[in-house]
Amino acid sequence: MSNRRSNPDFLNGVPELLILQLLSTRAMYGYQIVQAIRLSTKGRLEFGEGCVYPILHRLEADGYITGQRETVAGRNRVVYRVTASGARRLQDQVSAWQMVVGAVENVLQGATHVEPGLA
Amino acid sequence: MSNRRSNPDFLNGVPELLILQLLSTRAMYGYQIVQAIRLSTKGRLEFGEGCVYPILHRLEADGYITGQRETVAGRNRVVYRVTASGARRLQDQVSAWQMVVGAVENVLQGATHVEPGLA
DNA sequence: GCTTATACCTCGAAGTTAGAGGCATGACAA
DNA sequence: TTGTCATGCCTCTAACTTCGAGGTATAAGC
Repeated sequence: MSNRRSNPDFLNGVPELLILQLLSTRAMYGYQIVQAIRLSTKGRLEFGEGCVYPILHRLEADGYITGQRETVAGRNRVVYRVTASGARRLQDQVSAWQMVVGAVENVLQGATHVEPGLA
Repeated sequence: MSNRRSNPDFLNGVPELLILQLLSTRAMYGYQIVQAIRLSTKGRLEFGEGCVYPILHRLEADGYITGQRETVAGRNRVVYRVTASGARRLQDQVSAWQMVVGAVENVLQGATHVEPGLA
């Protein structure tokens, strides 16, 4: 889990962020999350089941979400909800993400004004 | 190179983006890039040499940058410049990055208005 | 009976990243 | 002179994330 790096752990991890965010809005099950990400990003982002399910299992193992089996119309589902710990995790991930976005923006906007005193 | 995915290839790839961007501003050498990223992101992002050098080699192998050996004050350096192909690559990566940022923002701002018609 | 949509899952390949380490020079101090 | 620091290059490996392919099963519609 997580990383031992100094960097925000967020140069990947986007799927986890989106999943946590969606679940914080309302309880959802895996298959639904797959569709929701595609729809709510207007197809710009798409994570398959092979990506989403393992993340859900990891998040549950880490105590960030809890799963509850349901049967609706002959369909078995595992409905997930964020825990208190998961809500904190989401907050952390969101600020980490925004920090990365800000840092990248700095470089892209040529904030190279701060030049290293080399050469 | 690149990926065979449908997703923008950009949930990682931030180091490459920053390196290309910095090099498009002016010619730089590896060690300098390491410092420049740390400085221009105000220490928020930091990629070590073990990360930067392999990327430089890959970018050069792909024809996105060219390296030129120099010796300054007994120091050996390899100064890199972006090629025309590298400039296009940078443009692509920048728009991919902005697309991802936009998509994530959508989800974070609860643009879940577009709900999947499931359940 | 076939296909499609729903719904869960695992496996394995492929890719990125980062730390640890190695090499060599020049400068500066003890 | 001997150390240490900053410079400058490099590789290797471990760890991680992601994703396609594949497997199972039910219900609905043709």
